Amino acid sequence: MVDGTKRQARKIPEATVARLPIYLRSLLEASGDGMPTISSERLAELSGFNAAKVRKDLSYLGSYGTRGVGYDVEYLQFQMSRELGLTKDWHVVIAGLGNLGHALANYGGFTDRGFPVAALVDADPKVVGTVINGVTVRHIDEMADIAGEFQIAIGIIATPAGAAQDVADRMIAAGVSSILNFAPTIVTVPPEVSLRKVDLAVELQILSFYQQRRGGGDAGSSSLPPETAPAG
Amino acid sequence: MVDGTKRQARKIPEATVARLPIYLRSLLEASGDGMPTISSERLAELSGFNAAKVRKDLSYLGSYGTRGVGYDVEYLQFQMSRELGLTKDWHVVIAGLGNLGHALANYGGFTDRGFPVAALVDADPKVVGTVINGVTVRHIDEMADIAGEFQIAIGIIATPAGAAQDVADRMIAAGVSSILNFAPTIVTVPPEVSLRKVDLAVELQILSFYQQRRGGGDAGSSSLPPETAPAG
DNA sequence: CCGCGCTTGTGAGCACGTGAACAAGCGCAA
DNA sequence: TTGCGCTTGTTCACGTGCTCACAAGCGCGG
Repeated sequence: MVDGTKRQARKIPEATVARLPIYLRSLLEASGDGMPTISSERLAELSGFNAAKVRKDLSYLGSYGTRGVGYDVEYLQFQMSRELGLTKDWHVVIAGLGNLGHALANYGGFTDRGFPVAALVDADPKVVGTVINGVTVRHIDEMADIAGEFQIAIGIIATPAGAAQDVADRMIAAGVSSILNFAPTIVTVPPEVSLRKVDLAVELQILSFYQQRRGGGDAGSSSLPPETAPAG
Repeated sequence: MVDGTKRQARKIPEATVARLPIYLRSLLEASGDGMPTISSERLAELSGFNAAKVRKDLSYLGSYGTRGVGYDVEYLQFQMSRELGLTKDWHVVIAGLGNLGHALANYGGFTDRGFPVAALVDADPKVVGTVINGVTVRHIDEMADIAGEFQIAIGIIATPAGAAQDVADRMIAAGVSSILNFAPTIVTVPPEVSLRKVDLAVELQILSFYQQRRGGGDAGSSSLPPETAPAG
């Protein structure tokens, strides 16, 4: 335990972890405006939460604020990046280059935020060999080589539902240990692998639920909606 | 509190609502296999949750199961669709036809699941007038007309961050009351409007957090990960 | 008709996340 | 140095969601 900085296994609540990237985004915005420090209240405005929640969340990272003043924007930004593991780039591989995969491969937002798309794979021979955004699509059978070659730890699945589980298995076999799944199906992974899922149609269906509750029946009140969706 | 019809003010927890579409998807799969009934345990397998949670969630919809037997797949499917407001199609408008918007417009998954893309809007004159997937892109200034014309209640924002709030305001002014935001920024809406957000880079950053915790520091254990992400 | 096995529906306890409130602590001015 | 205003960090109470466990209830076979 002798170690310069107080290494502590502060376990940060999952809900807080999900908000950290939003705070970071807000801090970038604030630093762009040249503000040296920021209060929890201001940060709450920028990030869309409330001040109490902001303070509590930030306290999990450590006591990086100064009472009476606020948080040093630059320093907090650094600490947060470090905590999120964003001090280095994470190379990602995208599997499946249909509509969605193609768009993701061209999406500049990933590279900008530290997740350069290092490789693309697909099973369709007609797609393999094409170049998208400067990256050549390779066959999914080469997954193991690719993952090793580019040190890839994060994989994105943008295949049709039927192929998703197989692709996930190949990724995991190749050493990928974090997966973001866009396919509208359940993918099972071993416990040491992180999995998050985004289903676009599901989001619409959730909106539909509240939309219907409002329109149908009484025009009174009750049955309020989402906003601050869990995994926004 | 005297109230004639048993007002089904069954208030379904938000967490449950977010799972209903997943159950529905699983039911479609099960009915495709020709099973007449399904147990909570089997449905749990298909949907990736546990049986107790499934039963509790379904109980919010009503007592649609038969003890000793299970749930009638077809009937449950119907009830769930009804509850989610999926007995009719919801026309949606997509604003912003860059990479992501373009992909979403071409994505068949929306129409398949009852959300046909009725209109597309953009602010760029070079994009306005082009046809994507059979739909002509119109200028965002026409939003009010478009929303009325197609009875649009749900809008999707796929613009750059800077334009998102303005687009949201225009949508709301045009009568849209549910919004799905893909732009990486905070959008503020009045309380009677539903808003959900999906930020692709944020998802990767969350994965990065757990990925780093595993790789960095001690190779012991602790600091477990996501899976069953709140808004999957 | 009766008993048995199976599965639902639900109540109770617990963990987690949220919101409000307030003392502690810092900077600054006098 | 002292006092004052401002903002953090934390504590406490509450609400929501989750898990467990089990009685209630249905169908079926004898």
